[in-house]
Amino acid sequence: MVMDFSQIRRNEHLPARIASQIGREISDGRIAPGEKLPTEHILAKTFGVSRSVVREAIAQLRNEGLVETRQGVGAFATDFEHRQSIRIEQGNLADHASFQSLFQLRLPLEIEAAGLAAVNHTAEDLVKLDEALEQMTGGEKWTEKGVLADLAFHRQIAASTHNEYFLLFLGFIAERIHLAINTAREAAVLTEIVEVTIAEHVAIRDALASRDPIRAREAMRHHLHGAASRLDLQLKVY
Amino acid sequence: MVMDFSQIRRNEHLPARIASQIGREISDGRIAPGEKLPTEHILAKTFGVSRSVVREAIAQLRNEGLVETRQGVGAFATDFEHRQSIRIEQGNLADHASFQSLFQLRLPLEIEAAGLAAVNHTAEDLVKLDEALEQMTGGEKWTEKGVLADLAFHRQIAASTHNEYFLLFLGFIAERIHLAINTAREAAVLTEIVEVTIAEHVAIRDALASRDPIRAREAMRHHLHGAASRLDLQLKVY
DNA sequence: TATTGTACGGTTGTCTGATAACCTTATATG
DNA sequence: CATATAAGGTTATCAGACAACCGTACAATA
Repeated sequence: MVMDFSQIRRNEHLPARIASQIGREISDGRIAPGEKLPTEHILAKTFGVSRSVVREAIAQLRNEGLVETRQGVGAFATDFEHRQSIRIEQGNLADHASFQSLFQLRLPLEIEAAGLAAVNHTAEDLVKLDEALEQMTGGEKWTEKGVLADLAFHRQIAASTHNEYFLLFLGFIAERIHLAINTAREAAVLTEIVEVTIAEHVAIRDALASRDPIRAREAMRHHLHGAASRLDLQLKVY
Repeated sequence: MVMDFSQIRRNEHLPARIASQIGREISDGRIAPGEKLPTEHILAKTFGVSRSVVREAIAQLRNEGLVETRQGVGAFATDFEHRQSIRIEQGNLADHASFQSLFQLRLPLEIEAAGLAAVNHTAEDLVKLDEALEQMTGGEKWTEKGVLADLAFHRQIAASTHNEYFLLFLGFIAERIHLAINTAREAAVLTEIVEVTIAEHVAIRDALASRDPIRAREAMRHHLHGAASRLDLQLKVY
């Protein structure tokens, strides 16, 4: 029996495919920055799709900051310096060096966040922090739920800074890191040293509660360096 | 004659506005994660625009990872675990508090970057750094070109860490900040104290060149706090 | 009863064609 | 020469249609 997979594989979002194709033209420099793209009509003809699809593709590129469109003029390739959003492909973090780099970035942010949270947190913040801590210490020690509680703990610290951007960036970064860890199945390693981890979290919490930014920063630094060494990361430090 | 302002005002880029409006519904939790959005037809009716515009808006949200669409079923708000990107609406930074928050976030990143750059930079990095510095000190002191050189200087420091994420995040943040400053026309204030700023930059450069991370961090911290006070920001510090 | 097949309504995906808004360029006009 | 106007091209938006696909309800079958 012969199956025709080329027919079945026809799917996977037409505009996205065309967008990445045009995007590659730009990234590879075949369309120089500032240069005008072909008109929508021409692109539609070239790819053999309708103008709607081309428009959606271009809209996506514009959203990523790769092109700018001017009504009545055309679409132009921009250079990649001013894009409107940050994006991390999950695949990138499979690489150990890349993962380590992201962790290195997280370090100063978490430390600073701990310091700010120590100063800015409210009573409600502390309650939520304790709830997350509760879930970590509770019965089933390091299940999926425990990992989520760990995430929630750090997220709550970011929220306790009352700085929207710390929450936005740290939430994003921590999420990527935890996801990368999970897919790498390194969580197994963590099971054994869970007591240590919890103790470090408690130390952070206590420093926060006593509104001591210096101690909070130090506790967070200690925790992250511990976590890093457990993950076999070699972070620069001085 | 009655005008319906609840409908979208249509002076510029309709889909982007609708996207951010729907996006806010999701971010603020009025549409719960996993919940289904109204159909495109209904959304089109609600906003008083055509389905094409709604589709482009949803495409944008999907690109940002806030919604997922399934053909024949509908569009769903994703739980923010798989949000693939960070985005900052430029309008948000018009608010002084928000601008200050972003600057506060930038602080620890720049400082850490300075420390890492002091350790990791290569000879070429230093050359590029000096080129940026050259453009700042050159003839026309604080024109648009000078501002760009300032940006390039900080960008080069981020690059000198040889950590892709520092470059990605700091480049992004610094860009937003400089844009916000420019649109607020606060650049005029900077004109007078340009000598101070340049001196601070030189101090950073020298610390970097001598591969002294502690001094580099301190120089960067001093510079940013100086810049902050010039911008009338009140940053938390301890 | 339990499983499978099928028809149906609803939703997103794509196509087509038209009109509006806008920009650039060329031409006419004084 | 400078300015106004017309023309043509391009993107933005609109409207309506059909295709592809999904979930469900219900009938058919074993």
